[in-house]
Amino acid sequence: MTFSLDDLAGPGPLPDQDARTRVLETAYRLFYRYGLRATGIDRIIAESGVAKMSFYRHFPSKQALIDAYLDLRHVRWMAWLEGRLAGLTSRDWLAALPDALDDWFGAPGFRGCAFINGHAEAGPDAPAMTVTHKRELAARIEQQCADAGLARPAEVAADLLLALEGAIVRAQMDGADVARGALHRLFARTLSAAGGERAWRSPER
Amino acid sequence: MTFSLDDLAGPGPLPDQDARTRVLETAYRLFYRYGLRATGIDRIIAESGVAKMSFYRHFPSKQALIDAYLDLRHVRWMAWLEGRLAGLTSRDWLAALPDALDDWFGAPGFRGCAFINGHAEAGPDAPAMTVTHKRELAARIEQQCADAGLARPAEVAADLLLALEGAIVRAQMDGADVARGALHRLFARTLSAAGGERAWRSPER
DNA sequence: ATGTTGACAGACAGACCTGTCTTGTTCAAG
DNA sequence: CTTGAACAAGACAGGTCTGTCTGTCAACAT
Repeated sequence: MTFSLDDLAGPGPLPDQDARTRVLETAYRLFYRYGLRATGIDRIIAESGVAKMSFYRHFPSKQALIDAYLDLRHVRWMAWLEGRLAGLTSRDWLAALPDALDDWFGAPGFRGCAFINGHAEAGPDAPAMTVTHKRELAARIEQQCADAGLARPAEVAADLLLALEGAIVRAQMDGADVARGALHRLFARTLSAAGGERAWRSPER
Repeated sequence: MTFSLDDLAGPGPLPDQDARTRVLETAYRLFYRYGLRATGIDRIIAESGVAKMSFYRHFPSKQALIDAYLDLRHVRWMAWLEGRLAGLTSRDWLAALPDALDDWFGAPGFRGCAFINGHAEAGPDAPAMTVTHKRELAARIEQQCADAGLARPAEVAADLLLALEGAIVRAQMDGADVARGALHRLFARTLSAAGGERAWRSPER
């Protein structure tokens, strides 16, 4: 199962889902848009049309809801990325990563990375998922580097991830346009340095 | 006037400064460490040993204090950077940027970029200084690229800034070590591609 | 000597926060 | 039909938030 950018943004009007789903989807939308601390339980309850006790039956605390939100965000984001790059060889997968990110940056409602933002807000005692998400993404990129036969796949993956994070922050603060070119150039340069003989070309799009 | 990393962290125990200074320095420390929303006015007032009315005489609202904090942070951070790289030629200045950042990442109490964090917390209506800071830093880097005679200084500066932002976020979330190598490699690769004939060597340190 | 200014201390209002509890309704399984 | 689970609506408690207000005191200028 894959996700489109719309799925990543979360469903719009909530149909006749059970209370837990409505709460989680509402939190998904509000937490990402307004931040964790700025979004109160009361608002989530009101907008999801759920009783307060129904909320506390499914989530023992706000922190538990935040954890569930980050888990869901991680699953959807990774699924979106895999779907966006499905069917590509590992070399093309890596080369197309900047294009996928561009799509995300330009999507309506884009407000940066939920895990970077959450970590920035919560500080050192941030939910573990903020760091876990980045580790899993790094592992995925490293795997593709190894599959592509690149030398020092761990180093290449670290370089690509760092560029990727920088692009997310730049796009969030200054707009998608300023991030696009720099991200593409850094990727091309890194892959070219790591790829050895064969040149990297931009697939599709 | 320049600032050391200690100055960047703010003064420790507050001497016999006037009320406004004590409030601002306390806010400087607490806002950076715990975030803007997590830091209440009451705590700032208590820790700065100031009456509430004295606070509101100098700052009409919490938002005004946040703005003043970001202004001060911008001035100190830029002054720290200039002091850290003072006396270098523009080529060496650019090549030494990753080393300066490393020093910052390893400093006690490092918790990422106050402007990235502030923007992540405040969302679209974030204080203008969060974006202004990045623009001024980009302009400074671009100027050094131009002085160094690099082709397409704006593009090179955008690439370096993106790598720099990525390194800040990586260091904040996963530790200074994971950011160090990748930042150095991306800088070396970018400067080498832009520098043309002459090779880039790491100055000093 | 007297008025002014700045600051400290703390009460207070009104809003919002998380989390608990009560009451009544719907619906489905036994 | 009864029983119990899930749910809606909302009062409530206890805390915290920003911002206002009243007093009191010391330094200082006139």
